[in-house]
Amino acid sequence: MAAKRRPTLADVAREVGVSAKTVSRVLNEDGPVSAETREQVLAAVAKLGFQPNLMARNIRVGGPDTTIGLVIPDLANPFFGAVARSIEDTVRDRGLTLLMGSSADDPDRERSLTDKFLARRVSILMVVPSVGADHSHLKPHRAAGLPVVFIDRPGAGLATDSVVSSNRDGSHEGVAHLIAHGHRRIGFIGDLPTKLYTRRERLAGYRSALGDADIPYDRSLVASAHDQRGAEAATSKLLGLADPPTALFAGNNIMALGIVAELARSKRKDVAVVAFDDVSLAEALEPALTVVAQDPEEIGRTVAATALARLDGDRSRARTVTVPTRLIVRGSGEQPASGAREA
Amino acid sequence: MAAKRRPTLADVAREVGVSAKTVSRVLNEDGPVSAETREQVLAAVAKLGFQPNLMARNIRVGGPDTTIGLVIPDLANPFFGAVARSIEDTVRDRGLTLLMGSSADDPDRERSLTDKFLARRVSILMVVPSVGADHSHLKPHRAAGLPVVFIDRPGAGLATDSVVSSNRDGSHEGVAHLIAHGHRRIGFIGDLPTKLYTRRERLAGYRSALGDADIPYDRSLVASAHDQRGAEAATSKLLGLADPPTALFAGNNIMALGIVAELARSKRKDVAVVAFDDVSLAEALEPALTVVAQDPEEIGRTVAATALARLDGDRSRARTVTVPTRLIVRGSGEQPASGAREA
DNA sequence: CTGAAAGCGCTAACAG
DNA sequence: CTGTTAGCGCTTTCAG
Repeated sequence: MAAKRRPTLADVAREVGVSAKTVSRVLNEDGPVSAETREQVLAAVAKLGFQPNLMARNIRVGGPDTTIGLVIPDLANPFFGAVARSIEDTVRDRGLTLLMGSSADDPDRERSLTDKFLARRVSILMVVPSVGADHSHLKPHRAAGLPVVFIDRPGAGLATDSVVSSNRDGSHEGVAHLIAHGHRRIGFIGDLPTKLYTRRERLAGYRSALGDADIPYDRSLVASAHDQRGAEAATSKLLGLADPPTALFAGNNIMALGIVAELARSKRKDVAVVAFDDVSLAEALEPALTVVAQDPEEIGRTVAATALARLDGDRSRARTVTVPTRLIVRGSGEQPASGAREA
Repeated sequence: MAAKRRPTLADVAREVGVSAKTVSRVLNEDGPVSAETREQVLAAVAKLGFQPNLMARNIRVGGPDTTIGLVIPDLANPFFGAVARSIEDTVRDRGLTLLMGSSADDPDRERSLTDKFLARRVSILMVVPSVGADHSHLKPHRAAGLPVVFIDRPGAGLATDSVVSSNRDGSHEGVAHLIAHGHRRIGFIGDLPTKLYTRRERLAGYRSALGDADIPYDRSLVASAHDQRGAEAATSKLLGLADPPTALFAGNNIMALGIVAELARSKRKDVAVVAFDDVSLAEALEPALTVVAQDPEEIGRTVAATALARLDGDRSRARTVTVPTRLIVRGSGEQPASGAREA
């Protein structure tokens, strides 16, 4: 019942009647060891169920640990889940392990996570930066060789690599699609806070598409929400306007869920919709949901590849990689622009 | 450009002109320290940007590390993402950090992950066990006090806590719902491998519901798939049968996506559907998707609470907690059971 | 091919 | 209130 001490190198050495260093040699395929000793050591390791203490090893070796610190806003958001999986797939064969945490887009939680990760001497730090977070405290670490990569948004106060989607162009393309189908009153529902990089970029794309078509920007057509419920309310609010939109553009996947759910609930098939970021079942909706698809797998791969290159000594200038989005036309952007038929 | 050595306790001590232990005392609020020394130390810490090396600390203190090892099949699966988030939310205030990895349901990858986690002396191990994985190697660790909790499925070769959904009852309820609406030929599309615990349990619930209604079990109505595409193919296969099903039961969220997508593609509104596990946009489909909803948040909370209780010394017998599912009727289970109208 | 000693960064256990 | 010594589990360094 008292927690038994886990066996150590010394225990194994004692068992075989050899020195700790010899055991270490066998385990790390370091210096030369006679075949016989080797077998005995391996047998003892198996018998005692010995597992080397990685932390002790790391302490002594001194280098960074074989872990990667990854901070994302929400482990349950499918977009970030897909990015995380892609990162893991890319770093797996390097033997790196993921230390993960969700920040809930709160700078304090983000900081607390990155501090913990740094205290564990992660070999790489990957962060989806929260609005309001300052990253200048990472400067010395970057300078000391720690690869830091920002995901989905650029970070503040630190010049380092980042990987983002083509938010502005993608959004522009999506809104232009609506315009091409005759819509002139197009609502935008974005997430919060409004200072969020992706929100701002996507709104900029929305505005530039309107501008290209000489459609005046109408602030009253822009709404915001924190979550799906909020997006539903925002949808309902926009459609209740005196001069309501005939089309809606969703600023991200969660906003898309809210818009689609609310339109379904109120049986409004006459409202065109385009969403930024793909969602599952988009093709099964009626009409099927047209989206500006992001490429989370490619984002994850790029993040991981960039970080690994840095780890391998790449000292080139910090760069921002933009991963292209792709308009997937499925029908929902082509609803008649004839306005609401009936409430 | 040469990676500067990170400052250590000794560096801080030297800077202030005090001993290492004193610095340690300040940082850990250990013994008493004069206010003055305290300020000086804190200043030096800030100046040097010192961050204590958690691994070194842990080595010395000897106890388990403040990390939790979590193995799930796929970081990108929303169900497991939700479970992971809930776990994290529950353990956060205990200062525990998540070490995560996806096994892809491969026993070897699972083993490699758990071995890594053990080598890092995680304080808790949480695993969604893969089919074919044996966990007897964890026995000594469990015996030595390491809490091990299986998630979503029981593990093999180790008596320990597990948290699962009420698969059999939930599935029974979902199928009974279809039967109540007149369906007698009900297809089952489950995931692979067929030996998967959740698959078996849900199939058992399906069979028992059929049995209760004196509907004979027809093997040809049971299909399997690995992923959404496969589920689409399986759907199409079942509907192409000479005597096709009038209703389909999805064995999990991914199968549900495939079934719904295929029915939408082939414009088959006459097929009733009930899915095990909720999916986003379920209520926006036409008809809205009736599901047997799991409760990933509650699963995560229970997993975390169980593990923490063990960590706090709970030595009671290993238990299996079943988290109830809930039938959410939205309409898709009530399609007319009049058979296929037309191919 | 193998071992002894020293030390990674930190804290426990005693001193003072 | 503070410092010293020892040692966590491992590897480096240097001798055998």
